[in-house]
Amino acid sequence: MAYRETEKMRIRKAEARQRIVSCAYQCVAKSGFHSARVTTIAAMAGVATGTIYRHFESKEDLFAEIFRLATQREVDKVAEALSTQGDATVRLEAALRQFAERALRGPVMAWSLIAEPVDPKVEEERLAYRQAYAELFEKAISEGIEEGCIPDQDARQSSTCLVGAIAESLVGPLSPAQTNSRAEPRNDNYEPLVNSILRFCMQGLTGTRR
Amino acid sequence: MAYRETEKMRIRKAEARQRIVSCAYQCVAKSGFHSARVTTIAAMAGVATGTIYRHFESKEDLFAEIFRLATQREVDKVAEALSTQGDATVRLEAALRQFAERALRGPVMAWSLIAEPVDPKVEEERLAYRQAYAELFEKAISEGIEEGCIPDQDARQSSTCLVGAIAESLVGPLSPAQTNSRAEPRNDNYEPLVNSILRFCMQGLTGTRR
DNA sequence: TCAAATAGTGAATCATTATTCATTTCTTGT
DNA sequence: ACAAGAAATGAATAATGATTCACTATTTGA
Repeated sequence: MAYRETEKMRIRKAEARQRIVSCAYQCVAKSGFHSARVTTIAAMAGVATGTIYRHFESKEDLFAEIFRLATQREVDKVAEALSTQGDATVRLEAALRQFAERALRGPVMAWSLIAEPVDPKVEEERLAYRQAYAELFEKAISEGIEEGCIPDQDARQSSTCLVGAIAESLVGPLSPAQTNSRAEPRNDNYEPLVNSILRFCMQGLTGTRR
Repeated sequence: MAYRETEKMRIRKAEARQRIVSCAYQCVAKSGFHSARVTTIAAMAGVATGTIYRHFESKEDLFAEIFRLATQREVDKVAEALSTQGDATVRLEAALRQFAERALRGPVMAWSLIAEPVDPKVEEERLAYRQAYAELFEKAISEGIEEGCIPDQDARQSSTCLVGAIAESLVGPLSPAQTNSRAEPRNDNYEPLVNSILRFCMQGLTGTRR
């Protein structure tokens, strides 16, 4: 004699939640966390503003989830590249290339993940994200040191330098100002830029001229 | 038969302006542009809120000036280090050390200058700032290439990697979260960190193991 | 001391957004 | 078809902070 949550409703709610997440993701990918508005996301997802708050405690919570999601994708790709065949330098180079190319293809999101200032809860996710990268690269560098293809060094510190060198190389030329004033289809040739960055990174790592 | 701006007044106004600039600078150095409030700055400077607007068109304009000021200091120091004796690698290393050490001593301001998102007018200043660095380092690298102590490469791109590697190395460990939870007197020993970063950078540049 | 002109003031205004909550609409089992 | 819940709504609220502007105070030269 009353309403009882049924499978159908569970699914419908899950779909709404998914739609909200997806639209929030798009908003962030388009112009960063700072300019993503709750009302805009709601409109995009075809729900009322208040509905967002039935699925998430707050904007921060929603954004933390978006961040986690975006992050996971990137980290997975890098981990994948790192787990292929070859010695550590080869695998590291492949991973760095993956990292750089993906960031170049989605510069706004890349910037948001790397450098945009965010609320505490989101910043917490970022810490985990940096950690994840640092650990992945650090592990590969350490393996390289053991293998002997990379000279002894502070693996964690070098890992940080790698991320920094790449990030700066992307954040600069692909900052909003640069990105906006560009033709629609993003089919630039990234090869030279990426190669140039990678040479610097690999030399920094190995101390050997490429 | 009327008020006419006199030397005395000119000086007094200049002093007030100077006080505003100085307090704004302190606020930004303490917690970044984003959390620097016009009202706080006014209170600190001992003037009314409205007075700020007799000296500056807007908050953006004030901040642009602060940015320019802070930037000039840094660029000058680096330029100074680059203009000493020695071959290009020696001079570059000295300049990078200067850059890193100064940033480590003022991590919040360094972060604001390098990575904090800011309003358009301030962002414009940042462009000039990046440009100034890029040009300084690029020039030194090009000289090194001519001298023969640095192998041929895209000098501008390498310059970007240098800035990125250093910046990331600092932004991470010295982000607000890290910085806040530290004992008062900032007399840490930066040597190992800086040396580690510099090795990576110089190797990236020269492709030669240090 | 006076009048003209400028400088300084800070409470009020305006703009922007996240969040709430009273109300409406939908679901469910009988 | 009904009543009990649950979900959805979105206009109203609240909080924040830059900016304004009507007013007061100060300075100046006569």
